[in-house]
Amino acid sequence: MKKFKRTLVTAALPYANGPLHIGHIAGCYLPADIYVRFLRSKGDDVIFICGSDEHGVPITIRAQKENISPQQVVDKYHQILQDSFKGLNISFDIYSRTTHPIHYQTAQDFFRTLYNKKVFIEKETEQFYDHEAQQFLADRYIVGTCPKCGYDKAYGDQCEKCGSTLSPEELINPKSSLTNATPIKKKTKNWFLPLDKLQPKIAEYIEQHKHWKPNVYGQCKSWLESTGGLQPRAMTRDLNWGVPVPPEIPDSKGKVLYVWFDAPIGYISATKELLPDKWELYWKNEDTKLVHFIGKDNIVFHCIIFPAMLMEHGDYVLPYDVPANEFLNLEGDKISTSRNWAVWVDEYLKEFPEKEDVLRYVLCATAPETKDNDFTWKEFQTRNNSELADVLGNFLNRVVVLINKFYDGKIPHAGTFSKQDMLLINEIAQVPSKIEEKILQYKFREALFELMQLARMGNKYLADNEPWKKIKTDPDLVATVMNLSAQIAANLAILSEPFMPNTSQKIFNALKLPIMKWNAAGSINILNAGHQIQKEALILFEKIDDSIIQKQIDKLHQSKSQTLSQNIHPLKPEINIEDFDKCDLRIGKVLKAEKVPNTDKLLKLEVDLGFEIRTIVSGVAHCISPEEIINKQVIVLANLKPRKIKGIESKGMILYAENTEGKLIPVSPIKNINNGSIVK
RNA sequence: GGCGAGGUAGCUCAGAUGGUUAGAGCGCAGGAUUCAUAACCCUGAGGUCACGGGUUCGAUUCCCGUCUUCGCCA
Repeated sequence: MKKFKRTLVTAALPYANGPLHIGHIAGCYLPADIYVRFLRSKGDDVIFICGSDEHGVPITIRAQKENISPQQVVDKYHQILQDSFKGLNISFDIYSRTTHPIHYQTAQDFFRTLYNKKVFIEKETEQFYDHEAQQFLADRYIVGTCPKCGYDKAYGDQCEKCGSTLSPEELINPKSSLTNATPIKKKTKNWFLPLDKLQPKIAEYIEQHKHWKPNVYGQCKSWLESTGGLQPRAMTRDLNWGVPVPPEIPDSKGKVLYVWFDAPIGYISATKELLPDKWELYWKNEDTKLVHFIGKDNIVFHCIIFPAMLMEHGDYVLPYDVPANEFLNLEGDKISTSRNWAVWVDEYLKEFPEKEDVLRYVLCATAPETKDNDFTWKEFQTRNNSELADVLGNFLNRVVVLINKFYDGKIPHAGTFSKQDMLLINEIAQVPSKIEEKILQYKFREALFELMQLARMGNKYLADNEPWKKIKTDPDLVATVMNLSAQIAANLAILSEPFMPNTSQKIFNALKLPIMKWNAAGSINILNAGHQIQKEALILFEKIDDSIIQKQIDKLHQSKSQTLSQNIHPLKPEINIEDFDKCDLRIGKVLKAEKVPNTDKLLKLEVDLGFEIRTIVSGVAHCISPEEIINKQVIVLANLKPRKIKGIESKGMILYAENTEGKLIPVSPIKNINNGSIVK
């Protein structure tokens, strides 16, 4: 493996349109922080870079919704994000933001260089344009009816009801969400990164990094080998929020850099801001190990697009490692901002003061390192009570209390070591390198486990030697036992720092030791005989009561149901009976039902309307099985204009009621009635 | 539909370039103990390693297929 002289660690720039939740922390920021704290403790040359990602369409949409400017949106969330990181002791060397002037300049320079090197291809495409607002519309700004499930508030990129990925062209009756005008197509020029042409270079780069985690390497292969390979990707957008395309470039007016072009450059800008004179050493010198900590949703940008940008620029080192984590779920369900199904860091910090390390511990121990994982409040409680309090906290308290009881708080002299002592000493010596090895492999949960093993060792050592019994019969043995136990405590102070910095500090304080670095660990000569430690008992972790956990679980469910009730659809505008009369609703009986091959959601139904048998396609296969609907009477909108769906002509529409989770249930008459009966 | 990553004890996860009894923590049961935050320590029960085929003297580990969870792409 290559020897590096310095390490540049970045953590994904969080998007400044919402607060931080535990998934962000477990996936990215905590592992990065542990890694960096460890390297610092080792005395390595390392810097840790992060900042808010403040551009892109979702921020403009939030601004529009809240009727404030995009700048006000990002100012608000930048502050919340920064406070949350600080509260959890995530030790960035700098936490910057992409609206910083240095970033504008850096990102523009980067673009300029690629432009001058003729890396980009210019392409004219047709984009939707809102004439009233006089601006191009991002896909998100176009709202219409989903062609797959009929939901009338689907976005141009995605339908949030049925989850299908859409393009604006597919929407039925598309409208601009800015002015409600019908958007028209208009030609516009943008600059594309020709990933197709660069594919061989990128593939070669990926091949040199087979050491990446299986999920990361596999994901890259998935992109490279997907049908057609990599496609050119637009690096600019027609938008008024973002870093402007350098103005001297022809036709650049009204165009900004694509948010995923500018965001990773944010790592560079922030480094510049931190080290105006030295930043190039970290970014342009081959001896730098560049490590990006991210969540799995960002893999393609950090492993393919950003490296491609850096390669084409030519001056920069490429990412050496990209340890991406999977996703953290919460109480068995996906974390979701819109459904308010999350544990928010700012709220946690308020509700659990002084317990930053408990959250750090639990999130590290349950981090989704190899697959999606579940966070539950019950587990949070168990980890706190039976690991932190019972194993680690209890051991340290035993040591402090016993040394005070027997020796008035002064470390006793160690006598001759028994065979068992020698085994213990040997094990202590190995712990730092065990943890180190795991951290360097990004196996943080195993590293943390090794740390806890040391505390377990200490508890066992005390139980085996029973100093409270032998103090009267064998004081020499007890002196040795207590000396070694205290040395274990000192080791715990050093080795816990990357994971739980506050706890580490508290242990150092209790032992009245100055802060020590990693290389001092593994030794049994940290505390000298006669050294005075604190007199008071040491309670590092309080137990967390069932009622507190229950309160959190209740709060979670409550806020979810509140969010759901907020989502009650407002009534549509009033209509006349004549409007309703236009709809010809009939009773029909489902004779046949089968899934449409190669689709997830479509059911092909044959419905007897009394006067004829119709084929109707419904997007409900994810909600109801063919067996459940067959032989049931349903209500059919019989005079709807026929439409071809997946090549099948669908004549009419079956009525479904939708529950809060978006599940569709067919509406049925409460008594059997003749097929073809009119519903009015 | 294509591709990728998972599916191992009640729960959360390790692991095996194929080889005697598959591991840990938590939880559970029993025991011991009292220095300690009703904690610690010891012992134990619990697994057809998703399912079906194949290769092999031998597969949970390799190959093929199926089911299933998550993600990416179309």
